[in-house]
Amino acid sequence: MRSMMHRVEVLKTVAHPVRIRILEELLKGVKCVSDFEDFLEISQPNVSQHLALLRRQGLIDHYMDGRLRCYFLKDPIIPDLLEILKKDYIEELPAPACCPVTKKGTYPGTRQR
Amino acid sequence: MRSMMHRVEVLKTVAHPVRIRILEELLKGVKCVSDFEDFLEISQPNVSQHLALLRRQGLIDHYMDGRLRCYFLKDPIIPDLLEILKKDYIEELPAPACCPVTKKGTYPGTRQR
DNA sequence: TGCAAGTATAATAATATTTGCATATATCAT
DNA sequence: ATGATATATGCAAATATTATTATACTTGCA
Repeated sequence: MRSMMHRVEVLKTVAHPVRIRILEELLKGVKCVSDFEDFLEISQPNVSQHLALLRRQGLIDHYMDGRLRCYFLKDPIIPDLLEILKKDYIEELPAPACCPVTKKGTYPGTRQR
Repeated sequence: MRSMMHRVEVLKTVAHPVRIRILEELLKGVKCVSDFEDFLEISQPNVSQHLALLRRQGLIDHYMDGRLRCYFLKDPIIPDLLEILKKDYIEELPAPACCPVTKKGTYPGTRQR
């Protein structure tokens, strides 16, 4: 099992709009840096910086193809993570009927807020 | 579907060791602030701040029970998210066999790095 | 009414993240 | 070797996050 620190790092690394879009593209297949430049509206150095971060965290990897660097997904959590981020949840979780843990409270009463 | 901004916010909000532990506890059932103080080794104001952030993002909610505030999970993405964070992935994703997207490269050759 | 328990909020200081820019490196074609 | 293409790296400025401290709010009870 991933350590708590590792879990936090994975989430923090994915938690950026550019990096989510990069990962979503990689889910479709291999891409090189200039591919990303085409649809992300940021500079090439910035693309490289995001890719470097994703690579340092072990989420992606690459191989060289001539002067291109071909990036691909590596960590298997990514497809699962992207899937639930896209999933449509219709209902909120059901509110609890009572307060089983409370030590001194008087619930159930009328729920407020 | 959640907007990109919303997805990023959810991930950023969960991406903290204290907040992950809070959410994992809430998965088991309702808890009040002093419950969290008992097993998280941080100050009460700090617990409240993390709870306030989770609440602002709509991930949790609470009701009042006397002077206690009973917190519970609200956003249905949370159980799914916590589950895949705990999941054990044994293998890395398979490296791509070729480089279908590359425009000018000469791959396949010997993969490097 | 007054006090204590439970919890929230605000201000601050320390730290981390993000971006833009300049520059560096590597490979290929000539 | 030279120049062009593809990509990476280093650094500083702007911004965001975090824990801490002090203080305020709310409820129940004497």
